[in-house]
Amino acid sequence: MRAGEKPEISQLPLFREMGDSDRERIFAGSFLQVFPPQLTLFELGQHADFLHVLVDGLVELYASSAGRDTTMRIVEPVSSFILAAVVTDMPYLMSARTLVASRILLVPARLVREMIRQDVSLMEATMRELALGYRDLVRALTDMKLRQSAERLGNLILQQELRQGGTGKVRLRAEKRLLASLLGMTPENLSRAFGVLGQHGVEVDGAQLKITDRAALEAFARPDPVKPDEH
Amino acid sequence: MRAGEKPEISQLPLFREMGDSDRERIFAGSFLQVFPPQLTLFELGQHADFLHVLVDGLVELYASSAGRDTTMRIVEPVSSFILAAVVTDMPYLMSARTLVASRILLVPARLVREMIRQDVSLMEATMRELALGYRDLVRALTDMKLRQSAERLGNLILQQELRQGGTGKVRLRAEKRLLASLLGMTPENLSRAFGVLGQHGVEVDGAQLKITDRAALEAFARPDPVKPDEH
DNA sequence: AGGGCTGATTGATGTTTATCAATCACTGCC
DNA sequence: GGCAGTGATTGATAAACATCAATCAGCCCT
Repeated sequence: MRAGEKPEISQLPLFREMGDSDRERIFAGSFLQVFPPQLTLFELGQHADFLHVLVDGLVELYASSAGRDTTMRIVEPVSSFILAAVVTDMPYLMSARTLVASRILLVPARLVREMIRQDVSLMEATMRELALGYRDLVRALTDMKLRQSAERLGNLILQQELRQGGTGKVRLRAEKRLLASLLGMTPENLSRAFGVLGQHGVEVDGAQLKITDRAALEAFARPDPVKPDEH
Repeated sequence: MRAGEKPEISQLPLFREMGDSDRERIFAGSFLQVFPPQLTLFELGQHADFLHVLVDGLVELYASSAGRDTTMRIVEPVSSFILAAVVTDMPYLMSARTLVASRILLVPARLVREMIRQDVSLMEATMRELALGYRDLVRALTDMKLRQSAERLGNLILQQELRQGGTGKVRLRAEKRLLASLLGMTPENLSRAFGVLGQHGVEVDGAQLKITDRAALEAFARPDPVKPDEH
């Protein structure tokens, strides 16, 4: 592991509060691997052998069933993923692939479970991480059930704008086809949804968006009264 | 609290492994309340003051946004709900109402958090409960994103049949309008979905269903390769 | 037994979304 | 610069789903 990244991983909410020596044991038992773009890291149904921590790059979690597939989450560095499968020692419910070249810390699932039992702070952080993830999914599910596609896009834009500093400008990091899949629609419909939002306070120029009329956008997208949790 | 129900609550995965005296402290600080049917227990956006344990009756968790609303989960006894909001000390993301007269144990959220910090077994059980809940939601979200309505119904029938003993017969406990909302469709479309399944191995007689051709039903509904977790 | 309620079903129609096909815009490459 | 390749967009059509309206079946009344 390089000098620069250990502190960054150590600052993750998941590992931040635990004992230093326990954290060292986790690092010592893990592998930092480099993966090329478009590589499948694991597939749905496999047994969960590693907790993954994306150190650098970009990863897509997706699920497939009945031929179709859909992206469940876009993982940005630095963050861990598929904690729930590791904790429960059960098969993955999602597949993962790199979108770009990525460096990933692989922590053996057995080691994670062992250290959780040993270090209460780690257990508490795990519990909290799972609770926050649970709430994210509740939001995602209600979004999918209650809003139609252009409204979902509007809400995503509002959230991104907040996360990107509240300047009224939003830059889309992911390809639009990926964004479409995340929002549960086709790329064609995403295009049209952007068109719709053009009449509700959003200006689109490629991957660069501008909110020109927040009130109009909010009236259209009706964001949740409860704002997304801070992780 | 009556004599008969304490053991039942104590057998909940959440409380089963913890220390007896800690469990007693939780019970001592909680209230067992009786609620009439159709009563709203709490609403989305409120601060989470209590962990709820449904002892007897039936409760609906639902979310609403933009005028519309949708049921997120039907809670059957004996089980706890709304654990994630309690753990994170954040506002509810769902509302809850009784469907029938219900008895519910209300455990003050502060007390839950305090006892979690004190009793590692309780923390571990909480962690596990959240991880399993997380996985349930992943399944629900992929189901919603990847399958169309009749397929979702088919899968629900297959799951229910398993849970009800694998005899090929399924009895629907909830009203169909509620089932429709849980599946993210209108009651009208649920009716039509039953009609569709009639040609794929399902026989419908009111709330009593029979799977007459499991292979056909599975071919149509394409159940997940990973079976629902045991809780 | 008759009337009124509630939930389920059925049919007709409209909206939303997906699919199919074509074109456009951009990038990298030789 | 020209040209393939990829992703985004646009238009036409079809499928899935919602909505609206009407009817039906069961149930509780008194």
